[in-house]
Amino acid sequence: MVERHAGGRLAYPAPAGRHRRHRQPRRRERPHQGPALRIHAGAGLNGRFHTLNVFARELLRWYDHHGRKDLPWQHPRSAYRVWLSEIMLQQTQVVTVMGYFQRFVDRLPTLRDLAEADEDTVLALWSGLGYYRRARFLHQAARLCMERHDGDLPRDLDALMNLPGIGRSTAGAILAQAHGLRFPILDGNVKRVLTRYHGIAGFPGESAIEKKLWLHADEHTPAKRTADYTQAIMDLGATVCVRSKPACLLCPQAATCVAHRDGLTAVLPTVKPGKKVPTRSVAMLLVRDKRGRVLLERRGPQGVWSGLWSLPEAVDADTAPAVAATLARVRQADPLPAFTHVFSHYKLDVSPILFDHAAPLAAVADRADRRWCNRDELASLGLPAPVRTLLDNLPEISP
DNA sequence: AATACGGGGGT
DNA sequence: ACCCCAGTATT
Repeated sequence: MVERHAGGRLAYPAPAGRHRRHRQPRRRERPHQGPALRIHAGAGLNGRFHTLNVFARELLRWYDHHGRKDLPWQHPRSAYRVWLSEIMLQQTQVVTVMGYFQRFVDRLPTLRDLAEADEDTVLALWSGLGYYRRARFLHQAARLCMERHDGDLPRDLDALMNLPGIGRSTAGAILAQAHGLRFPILDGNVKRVLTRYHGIAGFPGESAIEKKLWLHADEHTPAKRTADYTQAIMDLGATVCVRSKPACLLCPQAATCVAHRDGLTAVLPTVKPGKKVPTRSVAMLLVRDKRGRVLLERRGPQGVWSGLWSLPEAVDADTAPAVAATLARVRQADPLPAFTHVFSHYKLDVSPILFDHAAPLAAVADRADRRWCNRDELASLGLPAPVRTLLDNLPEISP
């Protein structure tokens, strides 16, 4: 069960690898982490004492056994290659990206090469990956780096985010993966891991929730091995903490995960709220005669339930008696329990009203789109499901 | 076939 | 805080 999109980063399981003996990705000299580290050190103990929080420690231990350390953009690792991979991975699975990535860097090995290439070349290299707008952003950003940053990607969060196609998460990934700087990321995988781990309900796309998640993401991000940690949490989300049926038995965080403890993995993260569908209301008229027959109307060719047999309607309960009076001689109006029917594009609040002991009007019954129906006849008619339910549950004729 | 969705940009 | 993008994976 592989996540879609970025979630599919780890499209296949980590190599079972005993003798894969990857050297730990040899990160280059960790750059001098002046300001960036200091800014973030306040969030936790990480910066100050060089200790790993429990979350990071367990995750890194897991990563050492199960994480991927041989992705093409990890060797050699450069800001340009990490950036390119992050952009490609935003929309495509790892397996697919690998081929494109290699072809891309073979043809355009440096940021300068990218900047100097024409757009057609870039798009040709991107061809097949989809989301071509991102290729254009990539290209534009490379040119901006030539202008603004001496031909390098900046090492500054804001400067990165000011480049097209780079948001906060991608900027964090670049700083963390390429430079080992302590910046958090928060992509779909990480959101899923953190909402479960902390038991955070609410749609993660909502700003208040997202804010919380960024705080957690930051608090877990260690100052040591930040690059590995970043890769690890994405891998965990992609291979273990997957959307449906997560492999909690294999999860290094299971012992402290709130969702696992409380059995909430199926409901976290909270699904995107359906866009608020408009609500309409209608009164449905159950006009019933002494013999228990109910007056039905065939609905018109337009709109919902077109062509089905249904009940006469009024805009609301107040106008229902007047409408009923045009259909039959009615004596009493008894409201029945209202209910809501949900369509794909709107909700319908239905107020059924029973007009018992109605006497048919000759002129009304005599039409092709109206008929008095007894119970047996209902079975053979096409009725909207809620209307059928309503008719099936009708009370007996009142005395 | 319909549906849901990431991460970013624009308003 | 809202929509839009333009693809893919899932149902």
